[in-house]
Amino acid sequence: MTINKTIRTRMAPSPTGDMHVGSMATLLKNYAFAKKNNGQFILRIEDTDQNRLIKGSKSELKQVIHDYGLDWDEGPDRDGKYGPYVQSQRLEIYQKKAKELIDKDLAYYCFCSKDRLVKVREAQRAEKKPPRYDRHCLSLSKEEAQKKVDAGKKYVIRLKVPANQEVKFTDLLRGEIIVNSNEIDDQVLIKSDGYPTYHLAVVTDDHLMEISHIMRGEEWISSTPKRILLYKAFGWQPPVYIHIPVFLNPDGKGKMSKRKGTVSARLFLDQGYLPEAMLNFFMILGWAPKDQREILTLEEYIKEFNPKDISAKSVVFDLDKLKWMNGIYIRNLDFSQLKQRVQPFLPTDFPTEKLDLILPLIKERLETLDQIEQLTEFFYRDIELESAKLLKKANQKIVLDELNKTQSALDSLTDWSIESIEQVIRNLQESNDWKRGQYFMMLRLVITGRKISPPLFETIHALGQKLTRERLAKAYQLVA
RNA sequence: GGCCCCAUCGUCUAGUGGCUAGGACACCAGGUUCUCAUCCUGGCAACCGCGGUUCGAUUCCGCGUGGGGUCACCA
Repeated sequence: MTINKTIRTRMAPSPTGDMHVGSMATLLKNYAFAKKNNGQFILRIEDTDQNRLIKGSKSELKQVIHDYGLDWDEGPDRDGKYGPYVQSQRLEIYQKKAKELIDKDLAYYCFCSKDRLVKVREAQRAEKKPPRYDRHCLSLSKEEAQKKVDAGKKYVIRLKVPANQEVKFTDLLRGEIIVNSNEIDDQVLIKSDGYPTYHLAVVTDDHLMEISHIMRGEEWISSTPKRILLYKAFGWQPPVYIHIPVFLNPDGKGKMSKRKGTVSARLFLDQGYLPEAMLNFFMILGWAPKDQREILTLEEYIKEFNPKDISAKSVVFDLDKLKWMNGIYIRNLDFSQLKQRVQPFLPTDFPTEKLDLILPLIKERLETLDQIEQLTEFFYRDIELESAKLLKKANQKIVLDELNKTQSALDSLTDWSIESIEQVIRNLQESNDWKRGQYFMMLRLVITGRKISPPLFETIHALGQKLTRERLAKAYQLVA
């Protein structure tokens, strides 16, 4: 039996700050699965917590998804039949649904103050009992409760969780998960400000928007039984659940957290990671294609990805591997692409007219685009030299001779090409019988101020005749 | 702590009731080379433990251990 139900997946971020890389990775999976099945991927904004809203966060959320090269079929700016796609614009729906549950006696009004709830929980904790709502307001009769509501008393609506029942659901990666309803708190559905809580809003929207598969972080597993209870209360069919393992900190300890490094999807881009590399990295964390490839395009991924094959194990976010992968993507860019990508990372004093000369020299040395400044600054900023370093492998007389002869040879060069520069320097080295390692390294230090640099002749060429002359002269003075 | 989830090299993974347990990152060594990087060669390195089931378990089951998640009028 096959039911050809349309595959509809969704991502439902809340506009409370930067999008987490874990969310972006989850989004990718939802996106890919929908695309693979010619279904729809929906973006829904979950802005039900008015206290935590951050201004501008909603548009940034949309922007960062686009910056990663992804998109949605329905959602803000992409109208479908199921809108609106912003929860704050759907409040009446949730109100109505909550009311339905009250009428069916599956939910109840609660008038307890936050202070009281805190005290109850404290007492429970002191007794080493699990903290849970003590159902104080459940004892109110319907009439009493309604009277208070009519009198304008502040209230929340809570789900009446049945006692001692098995609540079951199936997770595609883990099989059946069973929790006793005694473990579940009488969940708040409508807050005292009239907004729904996450649980009510999500269940309602996922149902109304006909979401078929929910792929989301594993940290939600323990809240799924609450959802199942809600689905039951409404008489709705739950979707397929696929809980995706969380990312662990690079040190392997705990869920990836801000305290231990970058977690913002935006920040990784700002640090010079390419979105394609990020996506590719997300793909192979916890999943592998049938063959042994690790470099995959989005198209290939969409073709081959199957949620069933995701590993159920939490994975360490291995920055070393991400850097390696980013390096590959940078090296695979053609020159004009690289030139474009690198623009935002060029320091203000970078000589743009020399970009074509300099960029090829560092392309295969870049792991992240933001390294460009560090790798190129000697081309356009003054360098520090110490005579001791220049004299490390030869005495003063030899070094002065080397500097002197190199300077005049390069000065008289009319054809400033890599080939000519190489010829001049190699000739000098051979005819004077200088030690090649010493001579080249000394020149490298004089030209770049460091022991590590791109190839010498290309570097001299890119630096230009004038600056080369200045640096040689300066070194001569320093040593003399 | 209660509840839930997970377990192959340090990390990400492939894989099978019988294999020299494969690949990638990292690391180490060598080659190329004016240094570094790239590139090429090679090396180190794993089935968490104990019980079952079985002729045979890394693979199936149980227990233990370890790791992770979660316990709000936040999502």
